[in-house]
Amino acid sequence: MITLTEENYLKTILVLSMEKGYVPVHVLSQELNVKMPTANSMMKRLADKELVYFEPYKPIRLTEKGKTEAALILRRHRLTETFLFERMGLGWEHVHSIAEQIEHIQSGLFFDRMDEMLNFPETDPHGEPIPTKEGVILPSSRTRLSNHKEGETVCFTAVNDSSEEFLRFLNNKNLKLGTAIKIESIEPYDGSLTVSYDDRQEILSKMVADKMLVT
Amino acid sequence: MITLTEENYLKTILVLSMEKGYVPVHVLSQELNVKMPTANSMMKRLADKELVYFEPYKPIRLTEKGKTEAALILRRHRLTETFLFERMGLGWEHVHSIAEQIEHIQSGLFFDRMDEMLNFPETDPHGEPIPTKEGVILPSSRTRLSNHKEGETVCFTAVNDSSEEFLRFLNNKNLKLGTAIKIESIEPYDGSLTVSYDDRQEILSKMVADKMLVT
DNA sequence: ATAATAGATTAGATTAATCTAACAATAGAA
DNA sequence: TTCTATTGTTAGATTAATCTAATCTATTAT
Repeated sequence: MITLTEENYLKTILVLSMEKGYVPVHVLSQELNVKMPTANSMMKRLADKELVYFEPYKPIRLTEKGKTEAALILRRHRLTETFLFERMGLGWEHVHSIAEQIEHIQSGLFFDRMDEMLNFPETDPHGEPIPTKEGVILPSSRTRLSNHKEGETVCFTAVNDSSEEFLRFLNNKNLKLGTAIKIESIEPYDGSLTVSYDDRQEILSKMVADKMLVT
Repeated sequence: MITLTEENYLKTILVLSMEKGYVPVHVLSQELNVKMPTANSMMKRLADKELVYFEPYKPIRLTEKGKTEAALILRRHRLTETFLFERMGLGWEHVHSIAEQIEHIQSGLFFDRMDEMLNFPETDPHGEPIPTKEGVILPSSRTRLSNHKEGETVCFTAVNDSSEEFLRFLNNKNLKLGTAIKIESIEPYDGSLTVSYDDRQEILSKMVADKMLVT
């Protein structure tokens, strides 16, 4: 049996290790708002349960079993966020903290029904992939806008930052998911991009281009 | 701060004390599937927090504060049950255990939205009253069918037992909420009733008539 | 190369929620 | 009224999840 708290650790490790494949203890503890010894002793527990690999003074890695468990929690989280947003009309700014709680509900039926009502979505409204029922996270084949070259045309499909401010910024520029964006030029000094879309031209800072995911 | 477990105790005390106004420790512990000493020490905690009145060897009573808190938990429970049933199409047999978990979600917004989507219902689909946002339980003015006399005509508005078997039984007899029932006669020996409704006549045992609430 | 700093671990304490075993009180029956 | 069975309480232990204080390891800068 995995406790609610253990679930939170697993999900956080998964999200934090998406890039590098592992997480140092202090990063995990910071993210979860607990002190390092707390995270440390929890890692021993999760290692006993064969959910993580953990050796003294080395960073944390999920085992296959741990990865699957974590993906299923992430699935419930994103499914719930999508449901709260699309079927209950709650604002994005509220959706996350409620989903953090609902993701721990023990009921396959409940989440299956959500899935059904949402027509088995593959991504959440932010474009983040929803892991499958088997606990597999399909690679979203998305890259950062800032990773592309001059002359390329890409499709804006997701964001990296769900803060209200950022979403408002995108709204102001009329940058919607699905918009085709052409990179006209890149400023070598600060990495800012001149882009065109919908018959308009804008300059986006590197900070912004880092947060925009495209295909 | 009231913990999740404390919430479960409060809600259970409220439900169990609906009739008599108080609950003995052993009844509470049985209902919650914990041993008596566990319930006992929890009562000390709740008494410290001024949520219950509790003196050694005397039964438990809720304080006003405790009653309000408990009613708000019951509100969330019944609102959730109604939502799962009416808006998500889940069966009654599944709805209770999921609502037991969701009732503890910390988010006024979430429950307000449910309330709104359900058009501010006053009772759940079983006819049980949903306490108000202020934590007031409006008396439902319902009585047991078995408390009525020969010749009376009453409206069947709620049940006392949500078991699948009982609901199936009612279904078989075509006894739906809202049905007008006339009591033709009462058998003095075993208390069974001869009733008529929808142009048919049936005999209901006392056991059944105890579980049917009417106005 | 060594000292300073950042990061990780150990030891020991705390609180919530539970248990078992042993003891105490109350109420109903003889 | 006294005994016995039911109900309630105390004491002490356990597990999960957290903390602080002290210590250890590793990396980085001089």
